[in-house]
Amino acid sequence: MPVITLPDGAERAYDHPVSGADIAADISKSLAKKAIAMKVDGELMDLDHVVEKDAQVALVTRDDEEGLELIRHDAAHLLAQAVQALYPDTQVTIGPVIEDGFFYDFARDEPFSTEDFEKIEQKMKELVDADLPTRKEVWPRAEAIARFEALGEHYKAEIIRDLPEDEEIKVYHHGDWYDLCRGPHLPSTKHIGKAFKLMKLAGAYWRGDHRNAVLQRIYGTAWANEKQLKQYLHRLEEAEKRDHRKLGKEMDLFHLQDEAQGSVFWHPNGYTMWVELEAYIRRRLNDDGYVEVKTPQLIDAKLWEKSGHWGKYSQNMFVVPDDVPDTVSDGATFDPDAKLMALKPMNCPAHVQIFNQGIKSYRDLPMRMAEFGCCHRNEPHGALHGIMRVRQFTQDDAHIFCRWDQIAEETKKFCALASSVYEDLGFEDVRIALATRPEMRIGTDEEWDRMERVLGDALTDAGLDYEVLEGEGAFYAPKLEYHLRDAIGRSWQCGTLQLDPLLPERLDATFIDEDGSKQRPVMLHRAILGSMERFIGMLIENHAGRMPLWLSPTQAVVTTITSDADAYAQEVAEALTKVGLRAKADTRNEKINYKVREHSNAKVPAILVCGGREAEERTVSIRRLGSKENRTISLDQAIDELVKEATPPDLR
RNA sequence: GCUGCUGUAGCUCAGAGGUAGAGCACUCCCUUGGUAAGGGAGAGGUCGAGAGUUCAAUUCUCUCCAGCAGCACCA
Repeated sequence: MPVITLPDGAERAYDHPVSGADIAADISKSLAKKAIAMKVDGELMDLDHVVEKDAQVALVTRDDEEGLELIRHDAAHLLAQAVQALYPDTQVTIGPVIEDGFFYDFARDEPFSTEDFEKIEQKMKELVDADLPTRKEVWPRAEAIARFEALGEHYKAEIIRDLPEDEEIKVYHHGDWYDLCRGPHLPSTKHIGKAFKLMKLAGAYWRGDHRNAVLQRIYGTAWANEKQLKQYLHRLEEAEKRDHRKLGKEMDLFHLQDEAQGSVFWHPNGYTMWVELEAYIRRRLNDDGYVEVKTPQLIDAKLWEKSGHWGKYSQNMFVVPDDVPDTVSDGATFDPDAKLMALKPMNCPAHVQIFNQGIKSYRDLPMRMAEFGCCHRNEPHGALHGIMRVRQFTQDDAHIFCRWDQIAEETKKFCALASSVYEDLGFEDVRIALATRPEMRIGTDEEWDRMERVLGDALTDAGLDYEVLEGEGAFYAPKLEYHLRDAIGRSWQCGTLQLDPLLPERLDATFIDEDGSKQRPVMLHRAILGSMERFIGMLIENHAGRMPLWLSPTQAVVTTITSDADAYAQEVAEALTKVGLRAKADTRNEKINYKVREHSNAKVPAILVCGGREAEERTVSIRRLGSKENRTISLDQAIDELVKEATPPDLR
């Protein structure tokens, strides 16, 4: 005889087993209508699940966060059902809930087209209107496999075969159609509602493995109501407006072209941002005890062989024969025996070379060696993305050579610096991950325990939350990853800290310890911005192009109302330039409206308008980007204000 | 690299089997206007590259290249 405890603490005793629907009906009519599932002792269940023992029960409605997930999950099933109704030759596979929606992967010989979406959505809506009830069955394993195989659903059969032996094989029926699923599901298709939309079509490998068949993935979004759906679509539109590729063009920051695919042409505006950012991070590194170096771009393949990169990554390196090519014919031919050089894909082996010059003492450690290192990696073509993922990039790279007992301290120091930099640069949504031992690895479990613990503890000591990415570490050591989000919600790795005992070993780095013995240092590979290119992309998107004054390519434009004030405007612009501000005078024969609009669109943070009055009084009318107001203040005051704001955050 | 889509003026895009159009930007002229587009004129394109079908291709077909979305990859 179950006693049901509700979330508010109220208890209801029943003299018979009760379903969620019964409990809801018991509480109120409206709840009976709204409830779509329930939680029993914290576990999500179908609403018709029967509770036989005492339990904590919470009813889930479509307005709950969990309710929304269930809607999306059901929408995925609905999509599969609609697709199979329209295209019977299609096999279903998996269809999980993802952020803001869901997808479903289908196997079908003929490709889908986004033009099919309308038809599929129509069918989905018909199925919602049909209000097909949900019914769960548990099938014996062998029977389930046989039945799905008989239907030609080989992927489903494979999924069942791979389920753990003790797992119940649950099959959910929505009317005549059914699908293997762990559930729970809404009571009927009506509850899904119609606030969904199919979004995009893409190929995806079965089980995420590129050696497997490519399935056709349909992405959709689903919400509790139309209003939420509209808001979401609007959010996407807004996000598009802050896309760094679009803003890069509009603000004349950089461009990309076919002849240098994956490498950035930085225009004066964009490079100004680069220079400011680089200067900033250089100061931060200096203050934290780093020394800066510069190492070669082209390095003999022999060194890459020694470091181990050649064996693992030569496919992704740009290799150049050290030979004068024969260009008599159209192409260029090289001596097949020519020595091979490679454009460096990373800086670490070169840094070890510097470390290895002379004899190092324990007194030299920790040695923090930084380089704005320009690296080349031959990335897969499909991976390239604006300036976020490129083939030539510059890292704010550094390697810390230290003793094992210094790792914790150095990691803590790094975490503090990274947090401070992200804060200075205006990033709030920073996720930290600890990537732990992968399946293929070297070293003993004890060593991995120790390394993972050192990094985890350093984060905890620094008061930082982090998630664990199981098995995502490098094959020789775990690493920390700092992920920032772009405008469309995509996550990019920027900062990283990686423990590396292997490379010093391979390249024979040593130091003389206190007791006079020769020891191996350990290396910490670390970056905060990651790649300058990617980070500037993130900055652009994070600020929607409205950069803080210190990073703005043009900080102020001085513009005139009539040509009478031209001379004064020139004088103002010169005064601003003289104190180090990036200012321009705009004395074109255009109306003030036109000029204000143009400079606002170009995202110039400050427009200083000068007319006859200002010239006479030696004032400026200052208008800040994003504000419709303007203030008339003295030139001195304006300069003062702008200079203060243009000071980089670390120098304030 | 894989799947699907796209490629027309500097930018955003329209168009059609008979060798191209708009708006903005650009150049020149008029306009001296107080805070988000004043008016007029002009210039600008081998329609991504190559091959094929056709009397005729930028339009149809194929191959390649690049971009976009996702997947895989990311030392």
